Amino acid sequence: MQRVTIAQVSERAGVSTATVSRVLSGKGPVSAAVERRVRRAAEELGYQVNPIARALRNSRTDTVGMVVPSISNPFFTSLVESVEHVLEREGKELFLSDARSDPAIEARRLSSLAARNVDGIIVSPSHGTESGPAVQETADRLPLVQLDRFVGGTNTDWVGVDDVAAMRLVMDHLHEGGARSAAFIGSLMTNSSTEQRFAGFRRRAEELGMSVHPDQVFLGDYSVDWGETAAARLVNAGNMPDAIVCADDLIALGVTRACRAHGIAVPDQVQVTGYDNIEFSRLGEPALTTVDQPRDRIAEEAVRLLAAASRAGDTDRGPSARIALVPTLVVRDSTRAGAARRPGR
Amino acid sequence: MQRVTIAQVSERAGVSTATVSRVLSGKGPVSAAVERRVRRAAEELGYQVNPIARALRNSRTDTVGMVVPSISNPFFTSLVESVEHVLEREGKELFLSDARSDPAIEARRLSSLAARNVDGIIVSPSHGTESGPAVQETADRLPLVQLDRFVGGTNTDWVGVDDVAAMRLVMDHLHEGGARSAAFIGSLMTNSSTEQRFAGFRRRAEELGMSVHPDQVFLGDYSVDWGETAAARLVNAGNMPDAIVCADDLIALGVTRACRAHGIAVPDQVQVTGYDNIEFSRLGEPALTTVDQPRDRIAEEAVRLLAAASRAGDTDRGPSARIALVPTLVVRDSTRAGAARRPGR
DNA sequence: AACTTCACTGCAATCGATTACACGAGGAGC
DNA sequence: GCTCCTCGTGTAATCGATTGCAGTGAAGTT
Repeated sequence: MQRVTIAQVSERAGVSTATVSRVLSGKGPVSAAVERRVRRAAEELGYQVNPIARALRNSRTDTVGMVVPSISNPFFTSLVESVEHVLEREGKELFLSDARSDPAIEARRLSSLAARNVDGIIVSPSHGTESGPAVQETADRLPLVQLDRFVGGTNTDWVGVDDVAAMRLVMDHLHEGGARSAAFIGSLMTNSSTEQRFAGFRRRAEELGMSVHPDQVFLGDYSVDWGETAAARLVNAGNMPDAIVCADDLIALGVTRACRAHGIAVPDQVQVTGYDNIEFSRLGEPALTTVDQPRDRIAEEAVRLLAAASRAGDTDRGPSARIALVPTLVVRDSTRAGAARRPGR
Repeated sequence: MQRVTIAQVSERAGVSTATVSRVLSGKGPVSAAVERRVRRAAEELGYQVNPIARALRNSRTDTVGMVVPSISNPFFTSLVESVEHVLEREGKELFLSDARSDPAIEARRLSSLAARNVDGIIVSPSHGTESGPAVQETADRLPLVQLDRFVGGTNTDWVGVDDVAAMRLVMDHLHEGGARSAAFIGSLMTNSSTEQRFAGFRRRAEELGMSVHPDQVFLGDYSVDWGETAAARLVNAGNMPDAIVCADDLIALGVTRACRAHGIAVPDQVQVTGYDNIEFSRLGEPALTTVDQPRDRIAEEAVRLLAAASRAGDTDRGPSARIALVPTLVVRDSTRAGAARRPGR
């Protein structure tokens, strides 16, 4: 299949390629008669610009790259969806890469996206420190925004939620439900999400006078399996806290599952909370109380920042923006106040 | 940030750009001394080829496009993951698009990918008929493989599983567990998955002498909500079948959830089966008996077909390949034979 | 000594779109 | 009638890598 080039259109319309380009891009003065002829010819031939040739000439691709730690984590896929919707409105396309939670793969993805001349990159860094060099290096080359997670040692824009504030909501809610002691289950402290959430958890627990036993902080990874494992350990240790606070919904789903298996009633014997409000969080047994992140807003801000950075060019790398949006608490049945408030389901 | 071009490398090495290109691509004869100099220069400058310039010249991008109906459906995301892994081995990159189950969006995605000169496209069509024109048109332009689902009126390669055989496994298993009547919950008959699965269901039910009440076939969409809704209708109608066969796991999760809400015991009062073996299927209450699709194999075959089509070029569009892989039944606790076989979890 | 042959290497065209610059025609101003 | 704009259009350079063709010199042949 031979593609239609601008030269063929120009020939058919009896003008030069320059004129065709001017008509189609709307720049430059063109007489009405010629404009009509060109549009006609382009229409008839079914002409489509070749984005590759254009990109070579303009070094703009109308493409944004996105790198997430794991595409199988529903939170990230819904974030990707939100970003895609926003980009579509701008007429840009999304190049998605999965880093498989490995900073080395992540670095390769980033450099490959940069080489492909994407106009900007949105990345949720896999690792709290090791992702640093690659992210910074990429950010030096082109507009880059970090999403949700944040990696140390970098100086780029960031959009996410205020994890500490979120944890305050969670802890206040648990406290209100009668909890006076709590355990925390998160991932190893290799990313900002867990760090921030744990910090917020710890601080508010202290302020509320809730006890946190040092043995009841479990760090593994963001997965259902890890939630089950950690909860099982908690059960076997025999000293159940009043509440289990999880760093994400997958972990929380594992926890409630383990509780069910061990005959521990949620929320009567132990309250459980998640984080992210993924689709499946409401399907747990019981449905999870969790923290909702305003994903659409996050996506919107991220795209806005990218666009701003593109316009600014390399000239003024001002101080980077850090936008923390406000999360909300979604109360369901895995916490006591929730169960009391909404009897039934 | 100024990018390093082949001209800068050639200058530093004191040779022409042609020679640099030959060294770096490994084609053409080059003396050992020059080769060393060039490699050194490239190394020192941190040269990276510009994929865009290369693509313009070669019309190859080492990029594959993939279009799925919904990125939030875990089945498709894990399929995407599998495809990505396979492509990585080939040194190709994946361009992922979400069609949001809308043939119009899908058509735009396809044409945009084609315009971007991807080397091939893997698509799981959103709609059983309406996706046809766009898919066929794209397939006429470049190598294309349909995955999992198949759209009528097209003549392209396809890789998926034998849905009819899968349903035979499901029905035999249910029958063995004592089921003598069954309901079916799927999506509207707008894609091959549901069609094939329903056909297999119906045929085997007949062969086994299981009754299928016409009112107990529910078609909506692939979602948990629809599963809940349909199951609720079944309950309210008051005439519960021995088994509920679902066209995918999301629906089945909705069904088991509705059963729980209505106090109907699974599998004692009604057996339930899913399809796809998504991660969450084992987390249902009870864990779902489902059909596992060999995703890695599917991905592998798809990439292999694409590569073959690329090599063949436009010259010989032979008859298209249709590769149906063999699915397996994963027995868990939502069916009686399963519960009996594996007491406990 | 004259002629091939072959291994290297460079020149320049090419992919397709964009755009700075140049040019010609027509109109305004004096 | 002459200069000076302005408008509309074409010419050609450009983006960066690849590659067909041709040229050079050295080695091998007769």
